[in-house]
Amino acid sequence: MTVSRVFSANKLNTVSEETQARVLAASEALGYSPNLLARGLVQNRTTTVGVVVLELANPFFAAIVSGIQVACAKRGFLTVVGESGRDEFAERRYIEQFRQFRTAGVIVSPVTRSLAHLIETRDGGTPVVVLERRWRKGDCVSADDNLGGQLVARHFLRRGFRRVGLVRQPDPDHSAVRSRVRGFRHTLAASGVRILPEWDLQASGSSIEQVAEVVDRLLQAGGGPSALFAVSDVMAIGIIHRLIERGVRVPEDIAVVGYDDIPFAACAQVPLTTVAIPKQSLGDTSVRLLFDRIDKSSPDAAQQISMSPELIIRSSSP
Amino acid sequence: MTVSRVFSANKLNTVSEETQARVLAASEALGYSPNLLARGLVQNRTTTVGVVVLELANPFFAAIVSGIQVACAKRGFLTVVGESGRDEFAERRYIEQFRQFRTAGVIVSPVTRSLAHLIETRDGGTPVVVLERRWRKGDCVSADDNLGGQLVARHFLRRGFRRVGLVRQPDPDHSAVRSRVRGFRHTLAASGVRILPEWDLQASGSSIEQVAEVVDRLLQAGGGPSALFAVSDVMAIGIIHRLIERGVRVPEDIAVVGYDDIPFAACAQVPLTTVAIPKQSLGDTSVRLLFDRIDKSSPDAAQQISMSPELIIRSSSP
DNA sequence: ATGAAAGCGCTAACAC
DNA sequence: GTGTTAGCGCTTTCAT
Repeated sequence: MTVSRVFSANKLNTVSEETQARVLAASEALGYSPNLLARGLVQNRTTTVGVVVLELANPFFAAIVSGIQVACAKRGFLTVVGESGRDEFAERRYIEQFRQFRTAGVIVSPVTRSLAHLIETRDGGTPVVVLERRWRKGDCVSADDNLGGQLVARHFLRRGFRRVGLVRQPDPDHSAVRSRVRGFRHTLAASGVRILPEWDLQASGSSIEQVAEVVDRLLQAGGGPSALFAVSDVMAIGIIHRLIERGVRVPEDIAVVGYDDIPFAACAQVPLTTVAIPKQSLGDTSVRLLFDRIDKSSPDAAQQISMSPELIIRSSSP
Repeated sequence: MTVSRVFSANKLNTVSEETQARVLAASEALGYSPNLLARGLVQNRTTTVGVVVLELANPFFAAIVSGIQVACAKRGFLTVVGESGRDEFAERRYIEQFRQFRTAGVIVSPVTRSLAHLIETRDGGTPVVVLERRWRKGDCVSADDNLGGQLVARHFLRRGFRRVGLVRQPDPDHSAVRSRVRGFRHTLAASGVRILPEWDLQASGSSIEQVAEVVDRLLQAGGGPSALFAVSDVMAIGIIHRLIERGVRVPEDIAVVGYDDIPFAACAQVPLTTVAIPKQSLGDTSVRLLFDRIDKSSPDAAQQISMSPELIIRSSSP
């Protein structure tokens, strides 16, 4: 019992200096350290946080997960990760498995529009923070994607581009992207610029090949737009690559703007104009919100945190 | 007890079809699922794997971690991650914390040359696989970095470059990089090409700014080399970026070769010649080795797996 | 300031 | 094929 008190260094733990020293000495000598599973079993909670993102290898999420991991480590918590690959059942499976391990909380960048399963999780007693999406019914941290889309649109308008195209991912339910597109489209429309249906392009994914296919489609249709907004840097970089391969000059023939400001945006074939979002802060802040719940179990009002994006102008759309 | 048998679906678990169905129905109705902490406590092992890498946000490690995570998920295991940030004490801390949680095994890309602490871990009963490093005394998975360095050197020689420079990271103990450099240097030397000390450059890190500083140093010294080998793509891409900013043409004035073949290498400002290493396979294979240990506790001989790198020639050094 | 008793939810080992 | 017993290592509660 005394040993337990020494190792759970919290609040009213009355152990004399001397015994404490003796316990620590003995632990050192014996190589003892507390069994966190046993502790977790009795407290019905572990010092771990579960994280589910769409793709771990995506530099955007990699940066966020890194931020989360570091913030958790600072509080002595371990980080368990799962990559949903945009499969909602995979996402559910990870969350369920986290619960079976009694992670203290869960941070999720959700696949589906509906967040009903997260409400269940939270009502089941596991704090939940949603990443990169607004969530009226709970804590969430996201960049203001609507504003981000607007920034791009205003940039195009300022430069006089009126023949504008859009390249999206196949995420009908990824509302972050929806917001970007909405802000973009709306601001253009307010100035009388409409995106022609044949310039409203949908890639089957964000890989170099999948994006190349979209570019080919556009060029075969005779090209047309003078400016292109790709909803992520990963796509924009692939697009520029293919355009140049096909002899189209960027930005002289077509300007391209991306989104995210991943580390390589500045070093792309043509340095990429993009919307920067504070990835590290997204990670940090999501952890902060989560621990607000974990530490005090008081049911405060849900916090919706929205971070400001920033347009970074580089050569791809000067 | 019967419930336990149903949920631990292994080997000789004799439960009649009918009871099994009844148990599952009841569990469904009650929302029951086994408490993995309790199971872990009694078995003294959980269905989790711990991973420590140098940097999570680095695309090279992001790809590997993604591979590991997917391979673990396939076997129903969760993945716990830690980012050491090249701090050996951080690495040790994560490994110790993993042990306290009884992860079934550990995959580490180690910071230090000495792997003594990993031997301790393994002798303490936790299987260990070392990533991106050879480890005579245990299981390891790495690319053949010496060969990779040779490939670059041979490429330079074939192209007639004899004024050759090298840009390294500040990893005195990162033996993967050491092997690359050794293979590179040795092959050049065999053809009478020596790297001048003033062209043997050391960046203080691999960020864009840190690499830019090295390029500036080189140019202020009057430039010189006709070809540059950077020990990672991340650095090579930053180097090319700065060279172009400074009005130096790549590859006309200086050819640049990187290492890793990260996804953006092909889309760099000048598409990057590099050495591809099979990142996904590194992740997969490390998990396979780990489970070889986890599944059969038979103390087989250690496996040293070395994967072949491949030179990918793009425009930066045609 | 320290200790004793009980129990967290599970599985190993052994009945039946 | 199913049930019983014991115990994994810790914390909670209550006693001293």
